[in-house]
Amino acid sequence: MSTQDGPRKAEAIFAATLELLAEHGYDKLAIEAVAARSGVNKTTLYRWWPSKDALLAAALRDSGLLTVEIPDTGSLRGDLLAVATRIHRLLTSERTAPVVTATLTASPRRPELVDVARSFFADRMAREEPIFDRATARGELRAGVDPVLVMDLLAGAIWFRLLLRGGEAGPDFLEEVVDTVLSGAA
Amino acid sequence: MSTQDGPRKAEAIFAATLELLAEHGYDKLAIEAVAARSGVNKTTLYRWWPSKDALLAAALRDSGLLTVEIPDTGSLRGDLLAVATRIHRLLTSERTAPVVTATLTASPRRPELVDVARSFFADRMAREEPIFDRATARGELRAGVDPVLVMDLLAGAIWFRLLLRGGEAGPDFLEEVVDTVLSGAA
Amino acid sequence: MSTQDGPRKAEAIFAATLELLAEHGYDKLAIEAVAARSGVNKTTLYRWWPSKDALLAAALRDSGLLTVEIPDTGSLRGDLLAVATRIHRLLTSERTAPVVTATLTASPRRPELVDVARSFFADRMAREEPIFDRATARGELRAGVDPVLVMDLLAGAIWFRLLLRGGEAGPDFLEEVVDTVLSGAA
Amino acid sequence: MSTQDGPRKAEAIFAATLELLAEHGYDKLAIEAVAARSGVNKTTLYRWWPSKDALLAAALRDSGLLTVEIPDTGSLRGDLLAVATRIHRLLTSERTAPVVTATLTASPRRPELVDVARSFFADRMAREEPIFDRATARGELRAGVDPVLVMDLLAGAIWFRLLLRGGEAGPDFLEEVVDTVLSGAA
DNA sequence: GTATAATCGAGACGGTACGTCACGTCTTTTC
DNA sequence: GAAAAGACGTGACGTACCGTCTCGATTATAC
Repeated sequence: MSTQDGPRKAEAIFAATLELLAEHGYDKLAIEAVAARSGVNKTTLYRWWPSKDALLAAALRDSGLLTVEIPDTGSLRGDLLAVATRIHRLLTSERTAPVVTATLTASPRRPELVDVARSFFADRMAREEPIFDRATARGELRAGVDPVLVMDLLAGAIWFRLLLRGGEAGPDFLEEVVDTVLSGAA
Repeated sequence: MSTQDGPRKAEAIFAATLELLAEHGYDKLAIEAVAARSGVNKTTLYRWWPSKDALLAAALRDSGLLTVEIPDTGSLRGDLLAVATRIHRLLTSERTAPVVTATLTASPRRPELVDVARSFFADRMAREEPIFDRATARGELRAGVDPVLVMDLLAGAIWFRLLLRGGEAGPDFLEEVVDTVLSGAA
Repeated sequence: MSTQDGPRKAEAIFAATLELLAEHGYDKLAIEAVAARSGVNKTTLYRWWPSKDALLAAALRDSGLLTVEIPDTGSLRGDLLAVATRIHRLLTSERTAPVVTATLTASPRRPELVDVARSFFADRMAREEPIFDRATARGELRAGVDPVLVMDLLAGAIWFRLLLRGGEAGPDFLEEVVDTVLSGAA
Repeated sequence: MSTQDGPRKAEAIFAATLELLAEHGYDKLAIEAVAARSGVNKTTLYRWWPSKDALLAAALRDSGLLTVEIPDTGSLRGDLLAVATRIHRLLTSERTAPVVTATLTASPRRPELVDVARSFFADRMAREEPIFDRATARGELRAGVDPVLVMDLLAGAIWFRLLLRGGEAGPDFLEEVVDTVLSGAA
């Protein structure tokens, strides 16, 4: 093989990208700054990624920050509570929050980032299906309940509360959300 | 009174601001372009608003785009369905969607816009309370149900589905959401 | 009499003008700053003086900084030495140097200031004539010597040395200048 | 060699600079106008010169306008008369006057221009020394006469007469100056 | 081992928009 | 009804990044 699949210092570039994103936010994320911090020439960045968003998308995909772990606690309530907790952590932990909120809420004007978001949520959903399969097998879930709807309610409430309403989402809130969703779906 | 409460061409400025926002999106919204389109000098904008966000916030507050109408259909289900429909419209109508998504999803890095969002949602909530008061009076709502939680689930699911998951949210979806929330709360 | 010959706070304005000139130099002398410092509205300045230069000219004329004292020491050499010393002081003293160098070297592009300079030097010359009249009466001066030429040589050498060549002009230099001029003219 | 020693269109830039200086005078010399006229972007100018004065200094040094030719007529009087004439021409010719007066009389507040003036006059003086060496060899000059003093008197008188006093300096004046200086120095 | 591609670094550039300053004019209020 | 206050259009400032280009220099693979 002759052609690389990315620049030689890809790791340093991705690291610099995410650091700068976390430090200064999305729109102060400057390609020149990424180049400077990662010790790479600006030209190199443009050679490999056509835009800031494409670079950011690559950095995110590479980072594993968006990796989802799916719980298996033995009950639907336990699983959903665990999922809710992880969503909450994703949105509040110092490590992930800046990156996640900066990129996933990027409006439909940024095709590359929208792709990242779409595939992130699609991937999540695919991995969350087993939770509902197991719950159905256990008889914890009414037939005909749409798992996607359940996740929309669950995740939506947490995102909404935290990012739009600007409120808190303590353990009590998470439990209430799960229980309300469950009693509507079980 | 000696001092004005805004520039003389405030209306033209606000209009230009929202137009350009809708046309090019948040980060291509250039103050120079607003000035040019509204027939005002750039310095005048800076005299009155310290930043792009402050200008945008003022334009939004002035526009009435974020005004909320609260339904009173006679039943909780009818009211919630109407609310859900209006949220959906806010997020998809050609007139409001660009503005709303561009500003309300602005990350926590933009204090002025966050303020707009906060007060928008707080105001909404205050106006939505009567829906729940009436429902309680009618016996349609279990005692102890938190209206805010209900709205988080309802609105969150729609936002999540439309903006993050990038999916559709047809009438069926809205009905399902309302019914699931209701059967969990009533 | 109803019409004033200047604004009520003329003194404060002139003072502010000269202070700012001395502090920041000619081209950072801002009318807005003069207005601010003298507690007067910018409009008032424009009402009375059409330009920065006109204001400055008025301030200078009012200040007395350009007043010339003519010595009478009893000998031509003594008088010229005294004149030379005063020119030197005018160009170097902390009080006068900034103002004088800033305004009198203003190039021909500034009509108002050129007027100030012209009348300053014309006035000087008129007052210096008696030195030469007395010298002629004392027989210290050859007939036919042009006093203006003598002053051009004397003053020119000092200006040139100090401002253009950027050199020093100590007492020895002044004496040498006077003596050379004298031996050429006496 | 990899690094350039100036922008690619340096010549056009210098030309535009001096033209605009001559047309509008020092303080209306705008960097944006230089950029526009020379077909270069504003940022390029700022990349190479930190200030208007630095640019102007470079343009002047490059122009050769300040080049001094030293005469050798065979007599001190002839040489000095030639020098005087050239100084006069420098200060009055349509080509050089605007540039020279605008820059060389720039007050001590402009370090970059002061440097130009200093080195211009220092260079002149170095080249004028031979005039006096030859005169001494010919016995036309008293021993111990300081050539710098002579030049201060000569040049000073002309500058003073023309720029400060705002007068004329015809051939007669130049002759008188030279003769007075000479009879004081020879 | 060395040719020969791919990759990179360095430097310069035109360009857009920024946020600021001071100008000089004009309108509006106030005394 | 004159003077002050305030808002404004205008031009230029100096800066930050953008995205592009041209060259040499450096690495690697592949012969």
